[in-house]
Amino acid sequence: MITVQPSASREDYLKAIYVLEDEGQGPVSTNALSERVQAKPASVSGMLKQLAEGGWVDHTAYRGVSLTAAGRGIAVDVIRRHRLWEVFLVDRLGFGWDEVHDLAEQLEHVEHAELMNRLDAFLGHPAFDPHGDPIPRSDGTVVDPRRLITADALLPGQSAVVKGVVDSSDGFLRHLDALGIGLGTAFEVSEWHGFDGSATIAGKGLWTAAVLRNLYVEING
Amino acid sequence: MITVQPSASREDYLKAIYVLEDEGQGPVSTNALSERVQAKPASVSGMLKQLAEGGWVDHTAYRGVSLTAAGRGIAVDVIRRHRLWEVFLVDRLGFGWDEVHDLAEQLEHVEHAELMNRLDAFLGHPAFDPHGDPIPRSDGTVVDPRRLITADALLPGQSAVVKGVVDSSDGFLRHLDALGIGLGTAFEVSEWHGFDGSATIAGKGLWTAAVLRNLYVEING
DNA sequence: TTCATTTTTTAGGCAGGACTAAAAATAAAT
DNA sequence: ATTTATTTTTAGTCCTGCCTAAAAAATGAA
Repeated sequence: MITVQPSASREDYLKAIYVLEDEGQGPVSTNALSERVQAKPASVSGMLKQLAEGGWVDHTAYRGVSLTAAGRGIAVDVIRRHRLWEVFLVDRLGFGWDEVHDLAEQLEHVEHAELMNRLDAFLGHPAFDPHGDPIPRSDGTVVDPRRLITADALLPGQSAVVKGVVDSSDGFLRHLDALGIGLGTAFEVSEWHGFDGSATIAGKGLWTAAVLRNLYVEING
Repeated sequence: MITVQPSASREDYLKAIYVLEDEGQGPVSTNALSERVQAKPASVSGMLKQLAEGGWVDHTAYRGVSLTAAGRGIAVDVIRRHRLWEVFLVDRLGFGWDEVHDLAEQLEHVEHAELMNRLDAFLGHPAFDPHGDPIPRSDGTVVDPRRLITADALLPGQSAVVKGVVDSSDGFLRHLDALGIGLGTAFEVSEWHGFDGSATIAGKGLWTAAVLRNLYVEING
């Protein structure tokens, strides 16, 4: 089989492997991948064979999979496309940050050499997407100079600004909307409640542990 | 087979049938369709069976195919999506009118209920695409109040404005660019040359018959 | 009407990408 | 160490869209 261009489906797999490789360490298991791409492990096995033949991944049977340089390049580009589209959808079309994921999943597979560079310029070369994730540059580098921690690591009296989310599921994002929390929201921890991990936030009431550990923040100063 | 949602491929077929039905009159032949969608007649036959089963077309063997109301609705919507994306690509991203067709072919198949309405609003509810073709409304109506004729029907001394093109192939569009002709170009026919159908255009030199019969214009006044 | 030509359909395949069921390899537990 | 449980892979199907080759229907000419 001579496959020159990864199909949409293959791009999805490469992206998924990239993310999972980033989260955990070491090669990615077939099971984890199957969960991520919403396919049965058997289907994943088949796809991995293709990806290995295409030179996009290294795969040893029963030992997990990892990206080659070529595969990583494609994965990063797919992520770049995804995040640029998200910026467009939220900043220009006025979608909520909880509404754009599925749409961007479709748009990211549109094939065109020049399109993303033009969209990037049109959007003003944004560095981060609507969820606070860094947007890879066209040369494949991913730059994120921020020093982010999760909000559950803040000390009482510290103030911080929300810069991203750990969990970017629709449900969590809508919950944040309901609480009035978004990117750029500044706050100060008044008091921790050790019993359930929640904290009182100055002027904003109580935030639960589940919320706090899913917020990426930058400490003020 | 129970098919609720037309696939990208089926949408392409419905769009092609719509266009061909518009051009010629009466049902569309398998051959004409096969040419249009770049597939063999045998493949078209198979697809027509599917489309008929889905209730999108009426198809009698050897008698050609025509759209049902449902099929026409989808075809018009695909065209709407295609043309709105073209406006975006040309007006906002700065692509040339000869560069956007293939890209719009991909974008038109992105499935999302709200997307096109938002894009439409973002673009200021444009009535025409970069080639001068009318953009269907979201209710499925196609409104074009213009009285367009092709430029080869102008009389000497008449002045007119270019409003569209009959042939929107890349090659013709680039040729128009080279001649300095675009939508909105105003001109006046000085003299016809019966021998080859060309005409002298006041201040703009000679335009050939091939150019003139592929320009839609509105007469001034 | 009959023959030749064109158009369309049927029949049989192939590739991609998913599935289920079953086998094989690894990991865990006794 | 041997059995048990889990993970992963193989084997065999299916569906979608395309293909080619061949058969059948329609059309046009003689």
